[in-house]
Amino acid sequence: MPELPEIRTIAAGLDDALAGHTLSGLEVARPQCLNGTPGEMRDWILARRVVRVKPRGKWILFSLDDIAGDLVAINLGMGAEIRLPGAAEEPPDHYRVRLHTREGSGVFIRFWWLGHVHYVPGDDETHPVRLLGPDALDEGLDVDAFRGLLEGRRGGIKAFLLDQRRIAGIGNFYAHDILARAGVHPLRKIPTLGDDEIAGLHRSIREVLGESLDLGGADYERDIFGRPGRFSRESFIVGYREGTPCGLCGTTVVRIRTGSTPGDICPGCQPLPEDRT
Amino acid sequence: MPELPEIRTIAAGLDDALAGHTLSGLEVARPQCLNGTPGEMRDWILARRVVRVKPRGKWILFSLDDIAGDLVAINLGMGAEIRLPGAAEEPPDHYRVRLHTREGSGVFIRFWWLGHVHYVPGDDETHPVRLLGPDALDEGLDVDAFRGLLEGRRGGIKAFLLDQRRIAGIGNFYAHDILARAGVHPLRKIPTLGDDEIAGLHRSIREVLGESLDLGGADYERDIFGRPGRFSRESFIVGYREGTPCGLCGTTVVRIRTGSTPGDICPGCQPLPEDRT
DNA sequence: TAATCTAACAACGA
DNA sequence: CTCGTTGTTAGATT
Repeated sequence: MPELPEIRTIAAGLDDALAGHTLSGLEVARPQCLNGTPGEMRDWILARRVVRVKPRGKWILFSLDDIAGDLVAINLGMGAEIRLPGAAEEPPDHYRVRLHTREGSGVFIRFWWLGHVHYVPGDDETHPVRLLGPDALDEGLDVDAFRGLLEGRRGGIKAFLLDQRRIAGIGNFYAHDILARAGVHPLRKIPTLGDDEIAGLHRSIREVLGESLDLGGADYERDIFGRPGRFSRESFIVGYREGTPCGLCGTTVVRIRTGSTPGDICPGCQPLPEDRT
Repeated sequence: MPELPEIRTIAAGLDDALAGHTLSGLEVARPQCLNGTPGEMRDWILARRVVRVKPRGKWILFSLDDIAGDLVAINLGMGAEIRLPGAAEEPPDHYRVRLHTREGSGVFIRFWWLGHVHYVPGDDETHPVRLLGPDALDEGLDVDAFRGLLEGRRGGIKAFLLDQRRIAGIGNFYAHDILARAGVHPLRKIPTLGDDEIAGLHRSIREVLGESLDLGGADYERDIFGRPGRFSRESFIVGYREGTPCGLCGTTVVRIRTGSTPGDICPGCQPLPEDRT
């Protein structure tokens, strides 16, 4: 479940290693994760130079030369290993997709569950990566811009935060504490949020994701060299603490269902004026 | 609530009267029913020739010359008067939209509730009239084509029949008896329908709409000269007969809610194996 | 632990 | 009786 901090860490590593390289090989042990046949994929992307590798929400984007906007877009789904072994190192065993460059690098990807390697032509305006909202840590996303994103929305705040078309990069793992630090219940309807709560959410997003990013991402994920992140869920105040005291007020954390995802909340810090717990 | 039979009757009358005419005037007492300002509308459509007037589902389409696919699209919403008074006749009083032609004809439209007069450029691929399914009485819509439309659909059959993007021209008024004649409960899920039931629905659509069309449409609607149709709801076997015996089997007709629309059914003819009445 | 896309459906607005 | 948008849920994805 790599989210923005992990994706940024991985993409930065890939950019360091691959920017300027030319793709020379693609091997696929699981064709369903592509959006074309392996043969089509090779026609589309091989012999092309990787201009840059950049993170975008939960996606890793390789920009290709020759045609503006052409991308290789990687989504790690609900968890994946993505490795770039050093020259002296043994390549991993059970890859699902392997990408080689003429310069001798190899990217090995093993999806745990539901991941994709897509080719996105520059003129494809409908691919999910074209519909992403602003990155949750985008420099330009100040509190006013964030308030603007919420404008006119009527649904629950957690569904909004997880909707990649609204704001990109937040998944369930970090959502718990983003909401808890702001003292906002996940089921609060957006129009009921006060300016202070909106500012609190904006600050929480930057704090929670920023702290993890500074530590190289969550400790259950690894960078492209296999090194784990140093952000531990121990630092959460409610996330994955069901049945234990809230890190802020001591009230016992409870797990509720919010839409399709489970969510841990502190009933003390995150009251729901409207109705249920 | 004009549906396919009434729309075909009206469109045929307008085509007889206006095909070849050139639009010369547009007056609007209710600008909200346009998809542009009255001034824009005039720029778009005046001085242009009406090539043909054709029915399409519940829409009346004026094809304009000069640019292929350019249309004036009229939707009568939940009921409207649309009149083309004879030369000697007094024009109606309370129009909402009035359209004149250089040749001296005038079309007067009074929307009762939620109707539209839209300009649809030929390159607009997203306007509702571009997304319509095949006309319910389309010559080419044989039983195999109809079965093809149902393929892959999982929802209730009535929601399908009323969805203009699937099949165009059926509204709630005729839907009751289309379902009843085929002995199909409105909430039946499409994948549970047998081949015989699909064939029955196909036949019912043609019978019910065809009978009304042959009679000039429903008797509560009028043609462009103000003459009422001759199709009476008295001939329905279940539609608008709540509390009275089904015209086929004598079981008392009941009104149920099916999704967002009310629907009369015969519990005898239209059992629902799955669950509720 | 965790993601995204589609279809169907309800609620609301116009 | 209309049509459209939004939000919500359920199902599927290999």
